[in-house]
Amino acid sequence: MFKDLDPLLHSQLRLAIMSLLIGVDSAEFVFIKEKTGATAGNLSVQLDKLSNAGYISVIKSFKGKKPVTTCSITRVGIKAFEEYVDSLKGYIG
Amino acid sequence: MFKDLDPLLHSQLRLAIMSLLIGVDSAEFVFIKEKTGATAGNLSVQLDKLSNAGYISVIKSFKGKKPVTTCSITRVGIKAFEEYVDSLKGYIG
DNA sequence: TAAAATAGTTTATATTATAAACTATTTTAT
DNA sequence: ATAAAATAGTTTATAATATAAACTATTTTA
Repeated sequence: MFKDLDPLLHSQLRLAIMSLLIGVDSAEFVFIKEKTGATAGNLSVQLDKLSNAGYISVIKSFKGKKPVTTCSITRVGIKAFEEYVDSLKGYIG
Repeated sequence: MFKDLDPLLHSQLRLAIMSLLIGVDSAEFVFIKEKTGATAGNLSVQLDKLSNAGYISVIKSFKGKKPVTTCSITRVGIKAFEEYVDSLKGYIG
C-alpha cells in the first residue's frame, strides 16, 4: 500500500530538477536555476546529491570564457524517478 | 510549472495519514499506526501537526477502559490534499 | 501481585533543506 | 586603466524536520 518513497527524490527541488531533466537531453545550471526558481547555493547542493547518487551526470566546461555546468539524467536516475512516481501513486490514488 | 508543494503534506508519513483518512469516515490511532507502519511516537507527532493545521480533527475518548484517539479529515484537509496532488502533477506529469 | 501489554506523549538526536556568505572570473562603466 | 557590477557557481551556517528512544499512565494477564 504505502511503499517507501525514495528520500532523495521526495524533495521539492530535487524532484523539480529530475522532472526537468527527464524531458530533455541535458540542461545547464543557469537554466535549471531559472526554471526551478532555486537559489544557486541550494541548487548546487542538490545537484551534488543527485550526482553522488548516480541519478544525474554533471559535466563542467566553458562556453567562451564562462564556466558552464551541464546536467543530464542517467539510466539509474530515470529508473529511480519512475519507481518514485509509481510508489507515490499508492498515496495519491 | 513547479508550484510549491505544501510542506505539511510533502512528508511520507503525513501523506500516508491523509491518504488513509480521505478514504474513510474516521480512523483510530492504532489502525493508522498499523496501516502506515509508523512508530507510535512519530505518529503522535505527525497527527498533532496535521491537527494544528486544521487538516484533521482528533477526538480522544474511551473504548471500555482503553483510551482511543479517533481521527478524521476536515474539509480544509481535503482541499489541501487535493491541491497538493494537483501541484504534484506538475512534477510527475 | 509482579510482569507484560496497551495507548499513547514527550524529548533528544540525527538528517535535511535552505539561504547567506564566499570565491573566482568576466564584463561594463567611468 | 580601474572600480563596480554581473556571472557562475561553492562552501558553510542555521533553522526546520523527521524519527525513534525514552517515558507516563493504565489495564490485562500470568
